[in-house]
Amino acid sequence: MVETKSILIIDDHPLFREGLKTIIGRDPRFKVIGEAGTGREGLQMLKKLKPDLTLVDISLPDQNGIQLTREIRRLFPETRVLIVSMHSKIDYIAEAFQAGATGYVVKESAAKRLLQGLESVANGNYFLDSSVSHAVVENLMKFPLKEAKITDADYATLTPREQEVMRLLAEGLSSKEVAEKLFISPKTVENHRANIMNKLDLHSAIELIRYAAKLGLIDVDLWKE
Amino acid sequence: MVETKSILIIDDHPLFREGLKTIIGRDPRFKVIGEAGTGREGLQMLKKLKPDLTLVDISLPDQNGIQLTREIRRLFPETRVLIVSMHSKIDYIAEAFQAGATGYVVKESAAKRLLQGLESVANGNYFLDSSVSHAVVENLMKFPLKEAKITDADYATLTPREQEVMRLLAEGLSSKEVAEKLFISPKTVENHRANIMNKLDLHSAIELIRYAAKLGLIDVDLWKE
DNA sequence: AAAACATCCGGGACAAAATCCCGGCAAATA
DNA sequence: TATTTGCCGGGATTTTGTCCCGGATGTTTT
Repeated sequence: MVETKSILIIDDHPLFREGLKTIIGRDPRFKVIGEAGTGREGLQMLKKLKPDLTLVDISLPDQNGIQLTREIRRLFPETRVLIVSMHSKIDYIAEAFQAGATGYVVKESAAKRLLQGLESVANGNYFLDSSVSHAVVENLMKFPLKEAKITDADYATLTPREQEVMRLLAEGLSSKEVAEKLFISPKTVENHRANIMNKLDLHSAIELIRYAAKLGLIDVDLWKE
Repeated sequence: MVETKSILIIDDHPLFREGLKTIIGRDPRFKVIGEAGTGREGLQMLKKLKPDLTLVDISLPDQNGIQLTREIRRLFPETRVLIVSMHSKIDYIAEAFQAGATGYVVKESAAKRLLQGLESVANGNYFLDSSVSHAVVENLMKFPLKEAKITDADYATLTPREQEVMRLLAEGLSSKEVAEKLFISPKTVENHRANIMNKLDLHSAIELIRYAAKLGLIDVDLWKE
């Protein structure tokens, strides 16, 4: 039996909403019954419309899409959430699923992928856009929805502290800046960094950044904007 | 006399392109005759299609939308460019018009505004989305196309040699490696780098990389694979 | 309980590099 | 010819990174 699923769109870009509506409108299995430009507005419409699915943009003007997802799941557990995001950074993905999202689609994706996602989510399956890097997906699979740790074989040999330092270094902070942030001596940071680079067989600052980018530790796409 | 204007869309988000097509398709004055997901692809289609108008997303995977605009204006001066952007920061707007754009619309805008923009641009008028703040507009008027310069304008002040050095540095080469590659002393490279960072107002190695990434000088996407 | 281990912290000595300032040379320009 | 601009590189100083070391703490093993 085929039932058309009702959908609410929460995204602050009207032009983008239009695109989503058009694509979804072509598929008879789904029907957009409402749209909202802010989180607050979205919650109001959820209360009124009780859609089967909700499409949530991860970046909204009044609140974080992740936060909103959490709230939606709490207030309207019968509604499934599919996150639409600009980013494929592992943090976001992990957080999204932790917050209770059932699907995650990147905005760069094609229309077909969005519909696949909607279908999966409508059926209660988890969906993760295949355009996100393999490394990210593998990691998510290894630690399903719990601790979305990065699990590169070598990266795993880093101690928690080292991972923390590496994250900050990869963001572009200098040793001194990291030291100030963690309230430790620059010397200590430098030692951590030396250990990190030794364990991961890296030999320059930029290699470290590339490594972090590959793991999804940082989102280089943000640089381009 | 009413003539339908042909339009090419260059945006890397298929979902968003779909929205633009839908909205434009509703208006008989315009017709979308092609779409591209990257700058390079866009230029190829421009050559083939010779559209009256080109819609350019400011953030593209392979190069900066501003840069692309500049190129379009140079190669196809008869085509008018309307920038579509996520941002309403003054920097981008100023740059866009400097680069030769005839219009600037923010993605947050409604469909109606986009069509207004297209109409203005089609008639050769400049169009600036009224949703951008007054302060921004005022500033633009105060410093018309001069002091509001940023990225590319600054990059252009680099001498050929400096640009060459910058490219190599951005790829992650150390001063010494660059020196070996160019058969000059490491000292010279360091001096070049100092000049570069001074001219571009950069203060660390990673800022230089980010800058290069933004300009499309290097391709950070390669790191993710 | 004692020993072994891992983690985090940071110092000392040294090497590497960045930074600031300097001037020379060649080509283009006024 | 005189001036400017780009390119090159040295010298002195400061900053940063590298390598090796040991102490403090907490956990695991024996």
